[in-house]
Amino acid sequence: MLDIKYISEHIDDVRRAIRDKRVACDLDRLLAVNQRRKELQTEFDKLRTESNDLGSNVALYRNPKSKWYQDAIAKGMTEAGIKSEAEKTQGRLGEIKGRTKEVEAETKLVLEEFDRLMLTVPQVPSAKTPVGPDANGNVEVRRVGSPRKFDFDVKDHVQLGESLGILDIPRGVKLAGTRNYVLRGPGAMLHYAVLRLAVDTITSRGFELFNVPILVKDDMMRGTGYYPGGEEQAYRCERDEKSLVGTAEVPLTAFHTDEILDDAELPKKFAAVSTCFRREAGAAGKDTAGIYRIHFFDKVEQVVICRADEAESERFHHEIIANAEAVLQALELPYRVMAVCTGDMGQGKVEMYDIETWMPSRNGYGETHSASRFGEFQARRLNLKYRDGAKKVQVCHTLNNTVIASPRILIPILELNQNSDGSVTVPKALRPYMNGMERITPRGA
RNA sequence: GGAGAGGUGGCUGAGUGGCUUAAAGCAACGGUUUGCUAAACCGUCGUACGCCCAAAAGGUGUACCGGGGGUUCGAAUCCCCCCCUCUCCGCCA
Repeated sequence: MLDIKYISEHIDDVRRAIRDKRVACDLDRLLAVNQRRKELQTEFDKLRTESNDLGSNVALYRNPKSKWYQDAIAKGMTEAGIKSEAEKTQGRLGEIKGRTKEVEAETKLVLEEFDRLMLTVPQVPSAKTPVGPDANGNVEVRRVGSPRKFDFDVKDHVQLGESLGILDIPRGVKLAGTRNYVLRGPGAMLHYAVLRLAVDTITSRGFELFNVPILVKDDMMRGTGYYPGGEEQAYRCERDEKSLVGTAEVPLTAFHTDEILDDAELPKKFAAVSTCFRREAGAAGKDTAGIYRIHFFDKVEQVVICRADEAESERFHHEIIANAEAVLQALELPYRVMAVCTGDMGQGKVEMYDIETWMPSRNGYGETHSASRFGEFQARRLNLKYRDGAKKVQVCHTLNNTVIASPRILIPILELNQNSDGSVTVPKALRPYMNGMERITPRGA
């Protein structure tokens, strides 16, 4: 969410953002509603000022012991005169009350519409962001490592997982329906090894580790920008007005909601590992094979809450991307970094980079990380602020990025480390987390 | 889930219909004093929105005492609904 004052003063920028991001936002209506909102407040304030003034007089008229009353009598006013003055005042107060109720009723409607429209205004993309219609407009920034060339017939992760007895998709479906799976034995160990490597990496880089609620109030989904709009993608528990999060970004970013932080305690660097739930509504038929697009997974997420400073925010953006790359490099996986274009980046984002890791079964790069810079979009919705050096209250900036998400990352790990005999070599970086296991071989073999 | 007690500023805590402009204290910040620290004293000390000002500084108005309704000329205060916290009981990893 942007500041309404900023919006009114940067109409062209906002209009361009609406166009480039292809979001539905009636800016003209918002500006008109805002104008009406101001008029109503001005009238309401005037009514209340008069009402407050006259109201305190009534107390005096009615209290013969008050100084005002005795002064009035001394000046020659009669009790009857004061009484009639009191009645006159109450008559005026009745008129004010009637009009105030009308103004309040309209204000309620206007504010509802104002709030609803404000939630649709997109953040203005950074100058570095490529303009484009959809994922096809994303631009490759750099490429690290190169895809492995095989001299035998490669298996995909589903074949490998089944033959090694570490991934059981049919039973996952039996338990929980499509897009579910079961990891077992060395498969589950590999999954937790990846998460632990990621946790160790991110905490060694100065991020504080959290364990957070993953069923959160809808307010937090709104505050982080997932609602309105993303309700269909989340498992929502209607009777409790709570939702299962699709990422720990939500509770981490919202951790300080409704707080004013001290300048000195920023930046906040948070990380958490959590299970993530996604309905994948509207994705029917897309990425149905294997464990690429699934209803639940575990993810280590990193979040930064920093000052309202563009340069500082950019610096942290680079930092959280570097953190993710460090994990991929430790896992010896080839990847590329993509600058996400305006049409693919989402309403709230100022700048966004995806990291895509090479996946032999897709014969291409698949998205494994997403690093977003939100400016004040989330912080303003969350009422997340800080007091700057001059003691002025400012809205924070927020950013986040994946550290690692598994089992999606197991796709390249399994496929790229497979051997001609069907076994999979465990990446060196993961062995300490797998009781020293160097190779996953078929069950019983 | 049942019963009871509560929710007031960063914190503690007064406040049962109108001199409340939310007391007082603590913490914090600025200053005076001081060889330094401490203490003492003085001052400042909420958020949001509107308006004034070219802007900043500042000024001014309104709202806000868990949330939402109601009574009243007037509500932190009275009434209703909801939420949350604490204590006890029940259930439970």
